[in-house]
Amino acid sequence: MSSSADLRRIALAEFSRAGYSATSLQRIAELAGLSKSSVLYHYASKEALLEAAIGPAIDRLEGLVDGLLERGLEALDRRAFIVDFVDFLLEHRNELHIFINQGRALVDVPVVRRANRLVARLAEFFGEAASVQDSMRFGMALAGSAYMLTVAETFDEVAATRTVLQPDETRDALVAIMTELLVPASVPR
Amino acid sequence: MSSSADLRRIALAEFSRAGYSATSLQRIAELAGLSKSSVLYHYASKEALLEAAIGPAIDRLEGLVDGLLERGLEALDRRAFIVDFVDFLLEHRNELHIFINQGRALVDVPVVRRANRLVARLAEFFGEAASVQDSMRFGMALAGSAYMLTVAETFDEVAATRTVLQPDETRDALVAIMTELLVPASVPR
DNA sequence: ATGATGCCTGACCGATCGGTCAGCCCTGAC
DNA sequence: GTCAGGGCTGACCGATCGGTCAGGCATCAT
Repeated sequence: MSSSADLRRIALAEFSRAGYSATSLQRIAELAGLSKSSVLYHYASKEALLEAAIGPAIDRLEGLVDGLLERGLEALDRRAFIVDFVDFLLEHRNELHIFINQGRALVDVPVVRRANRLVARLAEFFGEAASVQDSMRFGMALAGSAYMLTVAETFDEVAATRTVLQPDETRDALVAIMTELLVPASVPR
Repeated sequence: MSSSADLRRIALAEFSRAGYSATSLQRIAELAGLSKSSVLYHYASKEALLEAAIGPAIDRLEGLVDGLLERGLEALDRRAFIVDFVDFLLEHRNELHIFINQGRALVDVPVVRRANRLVARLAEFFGEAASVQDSMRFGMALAGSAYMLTVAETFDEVAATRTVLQPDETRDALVAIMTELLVPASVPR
């Protein structure tokens, strides 16, 4: 029941859903059942709250990228990587959506710049051996996942007849699609 | 040199890049070399400016969707559709990025609700004959394209060594990737 | 009892937000 | 000449923004 952790979770969800600049500290405070002053007691500024909300996920992504670049593209077991990567995306979908789709608006926030650079390094990594098309494949897989894992929640409200995706079903579908995008046809699936 | 059209173009670019709520009328006015009052002379409100900026693209998308649903999935020449669709995405990348990635934040704007419903109809259309996986394929193709066509501009600044994509190269790559995502393997490519 | 500390609050600040309004300037019709 | 209307403007409005500050209220060690 830590207020600090509550605020971090609430801010993460709201920054992802409504956007960073469209989310006021007042609103976060109301959702947490606190006053705006309390929010600023736990976090020195709105930007500090953003850093706390998405920082851990970006740290984890950084470790993942460093591991990849150390070992190189040839040594990569692409299918094993995709399973791990999809689990990362599922767990940090809100953070992903923030730095992917608000990345341009938040370039002056250090943690977002760091995230952008990581994505660029990943895209280069997947594209280095072949054409830029492979970089695009990775970018589309990443941004497509971010969209499906967050915006899609709203979809079921819009398209009310649609069956709600089960978590496992989402995971399996994501693994299958990303395999098509990132594993060359020459590698057996 | 219509001020009205200038404002529409500038607003479209800024709403896409920085986000709707992060873009002030004051900023749009400065970029257009006008006063804020002039912006509100041409468009009754900020929301009206958004409608004018993305409305035409959504009208065109609506026509495209209506045509698809009339003819049905069986009669669809998927490869021809993809080429047309990619050209639509290329031309309206900023509008796309707005209603795809700010769609949740702007649900109370009528034109955005309309766009969301169109996307949901398209996803259902592609998923009806098979599993929800095909809906996800379409959603990822759409959102992935929106990302690569807009955010990717910033990428070349981040990853300065990367070769800038040529327009034709972008188009060809997008067609190739979307074909992989949306054309079943049973159909010859 | 007293003081220190952690958590929280309302009052308040200057800046900026979207939007209103009265009026200026120019051009073209009469 | 004058009137109408389109394009544009600065002054101004209430509301909300992120952020500061002094202080209230528990809990706990001394």
